[in-house]
Amino acid sequence: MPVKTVPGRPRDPATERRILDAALRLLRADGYNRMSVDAVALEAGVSKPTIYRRWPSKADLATAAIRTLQLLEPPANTGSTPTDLVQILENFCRSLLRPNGMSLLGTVLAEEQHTPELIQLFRERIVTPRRAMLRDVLLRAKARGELTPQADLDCAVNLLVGAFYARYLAEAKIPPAFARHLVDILWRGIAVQPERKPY
Amino acid sequence: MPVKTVPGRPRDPATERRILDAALRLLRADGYNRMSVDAVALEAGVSKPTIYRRWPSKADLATAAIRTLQLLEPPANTGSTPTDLVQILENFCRSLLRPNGMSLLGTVLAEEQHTPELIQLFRERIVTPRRAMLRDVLLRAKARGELTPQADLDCAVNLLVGAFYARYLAEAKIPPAFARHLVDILWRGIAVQPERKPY
Amino acid sequence: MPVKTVPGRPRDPATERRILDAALRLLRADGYNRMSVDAVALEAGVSKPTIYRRWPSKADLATAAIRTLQLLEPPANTGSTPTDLVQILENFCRSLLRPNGMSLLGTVLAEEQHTPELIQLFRERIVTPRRAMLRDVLLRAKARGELTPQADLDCAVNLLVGAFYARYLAEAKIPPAFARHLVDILWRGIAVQPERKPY
Amino acid sequence: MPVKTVPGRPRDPATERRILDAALRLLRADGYNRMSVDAVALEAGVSKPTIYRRWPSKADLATAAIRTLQLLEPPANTGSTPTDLVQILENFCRSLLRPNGMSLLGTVLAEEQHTPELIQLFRERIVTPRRAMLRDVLLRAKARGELTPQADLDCAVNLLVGAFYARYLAEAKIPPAFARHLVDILWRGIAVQPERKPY
DNA sequence: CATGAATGAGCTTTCATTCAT
DNA sequence: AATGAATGAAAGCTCATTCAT
Repeated sequence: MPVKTVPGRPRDPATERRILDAALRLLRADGYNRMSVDAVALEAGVSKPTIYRRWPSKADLATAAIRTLQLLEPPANTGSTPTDLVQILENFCRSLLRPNGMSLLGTVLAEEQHTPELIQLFRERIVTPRRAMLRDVLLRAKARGELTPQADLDCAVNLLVGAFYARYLAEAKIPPAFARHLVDILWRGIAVQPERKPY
Repeated sequence: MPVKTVPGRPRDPATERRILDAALRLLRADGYNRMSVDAVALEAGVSKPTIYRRWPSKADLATAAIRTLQLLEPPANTGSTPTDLVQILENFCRSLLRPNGMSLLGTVLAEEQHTPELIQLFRERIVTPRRAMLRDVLLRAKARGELTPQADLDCAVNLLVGAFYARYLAEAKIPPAFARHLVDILWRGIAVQPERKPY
Repeated sequence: MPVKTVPGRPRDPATERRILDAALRLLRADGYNRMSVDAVALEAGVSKPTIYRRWPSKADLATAAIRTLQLLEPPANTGSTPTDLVQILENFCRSLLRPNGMSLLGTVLAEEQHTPELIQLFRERIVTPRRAMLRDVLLRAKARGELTPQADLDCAVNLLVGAFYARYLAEAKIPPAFARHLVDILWRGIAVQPERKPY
Repeated sequence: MPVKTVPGRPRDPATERRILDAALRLLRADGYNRMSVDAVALEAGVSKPTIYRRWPSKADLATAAIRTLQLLEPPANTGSTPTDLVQILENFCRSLLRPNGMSLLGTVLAEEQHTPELIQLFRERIVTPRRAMLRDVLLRAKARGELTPQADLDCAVNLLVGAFYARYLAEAKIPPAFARHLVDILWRGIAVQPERKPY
């Protein structure tokens, strides 16, 4: 009884990866609209039909490329809430300061009307996981009684993450201790105050 | 010939306005790349060379369109610092929630590599003025001794403004009392605390 | 090894039929150029190389599909020449008025320069047999002395068959008694006249 | 008061002609589907946008090309009905025997489902005018009392015109006296018979 | 033998820009 | 100054055909 194999020529497993990598790079470098399937094919070293066989349109290709994104950083857990927050935010900061760090975000926003799948996936793969990490840290803090009862965790997350966007938009560079300064202010705003304990 | 005049047919100043309005609208609706000079000409009711006579390229046209942007809201000054902040932020929020409110921001970010003038002008015309308004409120507060000495005003501005970006990215809608919640947290973080005075 | 067999897996004869049926349907529906081998493969439930293994090119596939065509109607023989003619022509008419009834004819004409095999086979399988049926009826009539000596049978066939093409081209619909009217006129033109016998 | 001129660069009037001529030639030579806008542009010596400025799609271009078709032959009127008919039919025959004489007809038939404008215009420009010429001759004959009362003129036209299609389909060549033979038969079929007068 | 994968060449259409009046 | 016409270069997508299993 021979081993059952799939019929037909098998796909080169590296091809898929190369196409998506190329698409993602060009998406970052050029934005969705400037990214051409031709350029992706050239950079991936395949022909265009090889791409269209896998994804039926350029939008699907871009979507698939964004779907491969994922946060790799493990959640921080040092015991100190502010330190955990700073650590997560500094990872975030590093990703923003990479070349084209903000351009993918720009593209998904700019294409929101024309290609809404992009921002949906960007949310799902990048935005939400990072927010969840921050939120988890804050939830642990709350469980330990470190936060004032009325502290709004979701607002806190928005303040922390958003400050980087705001700063980037204002200046395109971010000073080294930025994350720490943010957390300093925020922590005074949400933590139980009497024992204004330094961390 | 007493009066000095330029020879030839004079330019219609209303034309310029119409072109830039059309360009700005399309820039918001479609993004830089999808915006076509043809479409701008059509919407402005002029021909393409009329545009190219004024701005030598599509990038210059887009740049000029963004240059016309300006914040119209008068700075708040109610006497209460938190109230002033909330007022400015709610204006900001309204502009974000207009149709295509975020898409221009997305476009300038996405085009940062290819057309860096766009983000420069966007900063100059929109981002910086709004930050200045917030900063002024905080400076007044500081002068009145409301803030802790170590409060970093720039960080505070980033926290406030950025929170809206972060929230929009996460959900594309912003709850009504959002600005107030943000200011609540921030104010605890930067104001002199002993007399935790309600505002 | 007494029984002589071909080595290897034998071809499924039903496959051949399915491919040709699909090809013929698409040829009629879309014309030669719009018919894609992909679509044929899909509709036949086979892969493209399965097709290319049997016919070396798209032209050969189309040719083979047309080769399968054949007239199925039995020749008429009622004893009355005009009735026989009308019967054959009404069969013809029905085939023309089927969906895409004329499109295959159009395709073979349109492709005459590029793929001349098509029209050759169409002649051989469809045109000639039907003409032969009409011709046979007329030959029998001649043998019975019904026709004038100088009557040109080939011309008569052209007149009868062609009238349908002309009518279709002019209007795309054919009135019910059309065949009878044609035969009426023709019969007066070729039959021995003195005893203008009604049929 | 200066003479009012149209603004803008005027179109080269020869361009339109050249494009349509090229389109028509390629339509005949290759059929609608094989005809590429690229090839038309090349043959006409213009760029593709020059074509697309005038006709918004390939179908519109082909339609316009067919719309330029017209019968140039003046209607015959020799006094003898059969001679008039023969004359018109021999003109028709000449047009069929030109290179690609039948291919345009084939194309409009083949495209009937996908591009129905083509056959509509072909009818309007070519088919109908020729039929009208034949019909006029027969109407004059009827007015002179040459035809039997019950003669169906439309059927007669179909018989005459169609015979050429049928013949071409059967053999792709047409003998010299074909038209005369057809008229011979038809005339016996529709003319008043007693004085079987030779013409 | 039959399959799914791959390809080079082509398709229609659009765009930013320049020309000629 | 302003127009409509023209263009070279690309874009997204499809096709007939061949390859590798």
